[in-house]
This record gives sequence, C-alpha cells and structure tokens, in this order.
Amino acid sequence: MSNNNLIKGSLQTIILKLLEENERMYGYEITQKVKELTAGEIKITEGALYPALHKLEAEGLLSTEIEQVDNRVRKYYSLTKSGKTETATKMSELHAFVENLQRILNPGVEPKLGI
Amino acid sequence: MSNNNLIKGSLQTIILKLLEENERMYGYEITQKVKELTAGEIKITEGALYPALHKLEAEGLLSTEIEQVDNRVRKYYSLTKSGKTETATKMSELHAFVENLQRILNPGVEPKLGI
DNA sequence: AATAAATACCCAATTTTCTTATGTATATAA
DNA sequence: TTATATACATAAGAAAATTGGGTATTTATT
Repeated sequence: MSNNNLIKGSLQTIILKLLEENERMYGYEITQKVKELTAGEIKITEGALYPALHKLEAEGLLSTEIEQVDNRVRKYYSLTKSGKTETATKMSELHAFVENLQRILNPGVEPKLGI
Repeated sequence: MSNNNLIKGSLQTIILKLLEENERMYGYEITQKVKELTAGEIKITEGALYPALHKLEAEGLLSTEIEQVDNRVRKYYSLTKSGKTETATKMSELHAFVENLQRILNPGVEPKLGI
C-alpha cells in the first residue's frame, strides 16, 4: 500500500548512488536501506526495483553475483566501471535539476544545497 | 533535440506554484517563465505542458479565460479554490520528497533547504 | 519580398517508469 | 500454525513524459 509518487526517474540514481557507497548490495537490502534512511517515508516497491536493476545490468552499469545464504538465494549487484562513470553523471544531473527546481519554486532564494 | 530529463512528476507542481505567484498565466508564458528562471536549463515541452494543463483543469484545479491578443488566441489559466489547496499539498509533498532524496544521496548531511 | 523565428494553441503515437497484483520459496516470530 | 520477514521474479495497466506532427499570426532577418 501507498504512496510515494513524485519524480519518476530518480530510482536509477538512487540505486547507483547506494552501490557507490556500499560496494555491493542485493535488492531487498536496497529497499530496506532506503526505508531506513527516509524513516519509512520512501518505500521502493519490488515491482519498480527489480525491473530497474535488470535494466541497469542489461545496460552494463551493474554486474551480479549470486550467493546462497541460509538456503535462500541472494543476488548481489555491484557497479561496473561504466556504472561508476554513469553514477557521477546522473548525480550531477540530479543536482542540477534540484537546483533548478528550487529556482522555480523558491523565487528569490538562491539554492545552496546539497545533493 | 535535448535533453532536460528528470522532471517527471514535478510538472504539475511547477504549474500550480507559478500560478500561485502570478494570478493568471497562459501556456506559452509558463514555458518562457521556466526557461527564464532556470537560465534555459529546463525547457517545458508543449507536448507535456498542454495535456498537463488540460488535466488540471479537468480536475477542477484550474479555471480558464480565453482572450484575443493581436488576432491570436490566448488561454489564461488561474487557480481555483481547490487548486490553491492542492498547490499547498503538492508543494509540501515535493518538499518532503526532496529532503528524503537528500537523505539518501547525501549521507551524513542533514537537509536544511529550501523548496 | 521572401523566409525564418517567435508567439500561441493543439493532438496522437510511442516510450519510460511506476503501481498493483500476483507467484514462488524459506526462515522466524507470535 | 499462522503471520511476518526475507528474497527473488513477472505481467497488466496507468501515468507522465518524448517525439513528431499540425494550424495560424506576428515580427525579425536576409
């Protein structure tokens, strides 16, 4: 249930950035990390996450290794070389976008954040 | 040509907020205002703008008045009462979303902007 | 005078990205 | 024993863009 629409297109950047910080993560771990960092306010749904991971892998930005943990399969994702490059690109695009958003929505305030 | 991806979902909020500040605006004026505020970095395409305006009008958030200026038609949009309410709602949702995005992408930095 | 660019509206086909709803399976907590 | 948590996945549909048209007037450029 619910509910966190807004700014479609940021999921890829979120995945890439988390992998930049964590070396390797598996899908479920990513959902939990996002939930934790946002105090439960953003919940990445599996229906969005897994297709996004598969797409990033197909584009050569992520590589995978499957591991068995307690009889359960885990699929770990890591950034490839081009994945690292693309992370930097997407982060700076998102940064620029958020600044522009502030210029539009916060007239008269010069943005000086963040991201 | 080009290139300003990463807006999806924020266009409605942008329209509403600009109308909150300007009392009434017409479509083309909105595209120019956004271009001006972002130094040309964000260009609202007409294919995105007009359907969005029509949808907001159909939802009762905007009202229109058509005027003739130099043999050309202009369609002015204004916020309705419920449009004003919805503007506040969408702004606070976007604010929350951007803060959460910063928590995810800027680990260790407490967000304190803006928007 | 002719042409391009700016102003001003619109729509339709397609694509991207997400939601919603499933499905499978094991481990742990109530 | 039943629900919740862990862990993967897919498919149908909706939402919101992009792309590529179309119409028409006014102003600037060549």
